[in-house]
Amino acid sequence: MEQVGSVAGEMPVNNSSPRYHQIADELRGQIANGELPPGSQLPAEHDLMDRYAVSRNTVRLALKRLVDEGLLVAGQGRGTFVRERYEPITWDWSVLESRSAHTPANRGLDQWAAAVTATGRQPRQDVSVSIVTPPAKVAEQLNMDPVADVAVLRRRIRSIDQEPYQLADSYFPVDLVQGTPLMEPRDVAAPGGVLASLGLVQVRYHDEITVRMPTRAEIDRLSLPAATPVAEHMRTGYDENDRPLRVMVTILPGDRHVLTYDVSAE
Amino acid sequence: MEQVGSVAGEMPVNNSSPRYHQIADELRGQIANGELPPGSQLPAEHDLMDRYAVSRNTVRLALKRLVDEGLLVAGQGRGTFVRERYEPITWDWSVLESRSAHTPANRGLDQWAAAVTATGRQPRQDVSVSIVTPPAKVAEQLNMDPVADVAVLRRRIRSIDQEPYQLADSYFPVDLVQGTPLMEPRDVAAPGGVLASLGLVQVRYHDEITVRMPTRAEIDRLSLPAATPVAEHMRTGYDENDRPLRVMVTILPGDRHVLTYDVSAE
DNA sequence: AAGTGGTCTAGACCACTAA
DNA sequence: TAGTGGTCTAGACCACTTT
Repeated sequence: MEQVGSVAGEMPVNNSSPRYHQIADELRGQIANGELPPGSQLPAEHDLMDRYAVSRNTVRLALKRLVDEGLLVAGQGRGTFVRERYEPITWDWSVLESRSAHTPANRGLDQWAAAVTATGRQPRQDVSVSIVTPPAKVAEQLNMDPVADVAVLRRRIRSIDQEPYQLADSYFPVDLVQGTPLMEPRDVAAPGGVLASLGLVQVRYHDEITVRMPTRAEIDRLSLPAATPVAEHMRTGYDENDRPLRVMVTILPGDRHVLTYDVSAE
Repeated sequence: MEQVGSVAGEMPVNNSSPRYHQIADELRGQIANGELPPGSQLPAEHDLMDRYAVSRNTVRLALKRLVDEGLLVAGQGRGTFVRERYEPITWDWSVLESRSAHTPANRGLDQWAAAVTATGRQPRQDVSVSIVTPPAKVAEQLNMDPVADVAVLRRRIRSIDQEPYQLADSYFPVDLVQGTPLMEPRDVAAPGGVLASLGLVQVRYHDEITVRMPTRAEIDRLSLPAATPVAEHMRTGYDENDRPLRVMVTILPGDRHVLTYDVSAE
């Protein structure tokens, strides 16, 4: 088990960047200049070993680097491919649900589904409902006791054209939604929002946005490629008496979303 | 070079997750439950090899996984440490500069410096001014010709207690700020904002937020640890005639910022 | 069955940091 | 100078996908 650098005596290695950086740089260049277009397959690792005269491990380090930069995706048994770019969807968060457009075409769709449909793509939501002790941050927003109180959790995976796009978890105080359609694990919608149709009108939102790396669970649920950060958007909705009605936590992968807000002097 | 799984005959490995996933899971758990608090040093890779009875490569795969999740930082010759978390500063983007509080204590401070000072910490801004061809997205917001037109760029590195915190680049149409204090490479402030003091009042903002991994240049300027995503916040300010006055691009590292917005039915 | 990437071993030398 | 992580080799078996 000899180190090739000293055996081959080719170069002192000193002063230059590591070999797998160089290989990654070269491949990155080929991706950038279109020599390796999105969707194309790279040579097998075995071939790259020959081409660069390095061990398989070094090839894998180089590829891992590009996977981490979000440029490649690798699949066991399939091969390594240049990553295809998502078309990001732009989402305007400064629109109140109660004021969003409700054309006939939007009937039966919530705000998100309507926005996606408008781009000619196919939205889909998988919903599950449960009663949980909410996370501390959510309990605080809802003025709940973080230990004793429970909330209704509507958990959604939102997909576009069969590809998972975002996670949206809504928490409601139990007494507000008990026995309503919101307790049913299916896609529900109503003009102005389902809450509004129950007489619970949100007149004000408070939003908090944080940026972080996804958790393992989020990576799995959203099939996220490596090196994809997420925005965590937490929106609390209040009625006209400043009573919190709902907290919605949305997980938005950075590679497929743009958030916008419009702010004006009232 | 034998594969230990078959030699030791311990287990068929089948059906279970890979060893380095398991090791990463265990370490992640110790970080989560406080057994490995932020800032603490992990055992050396050599020690982890002994503890888990695996090769160094497998240990490194496990550690790399946690580095990629932003939980660990490793330094050559120093060791591997549980990452310290910054105290995030909360920044309310739904306040118009022209309406922000201007108490006597805030005199001479801009909105950002005032917010930092309020938390008892020491803000600092390093400013440079130049005339540049703006990026395409900025030119579009300013209704400029993306090739021919130039803009004044005020580039700031904002630091708190000597630690770089964010980058804020403001672009102005040249004719608006020619010969004003905004052309001077120093920290300037005025009640209601410097633009307002020039008779240029922003009555409306349009914000676009994207989430991504930082570029190499941003990593260097902000001394970002690995696996730190950033929010890129682009704000365009308009006057009462819907004329764009300014585009400000802020780069906010995810580990030290929370963004908030308040949205209401006017 | 062939080919691909995924996991893992056992060892070596290098580069950096701190005592 | 001792100890740490960073780079690299040479080889093996496993799991998955495609033909």
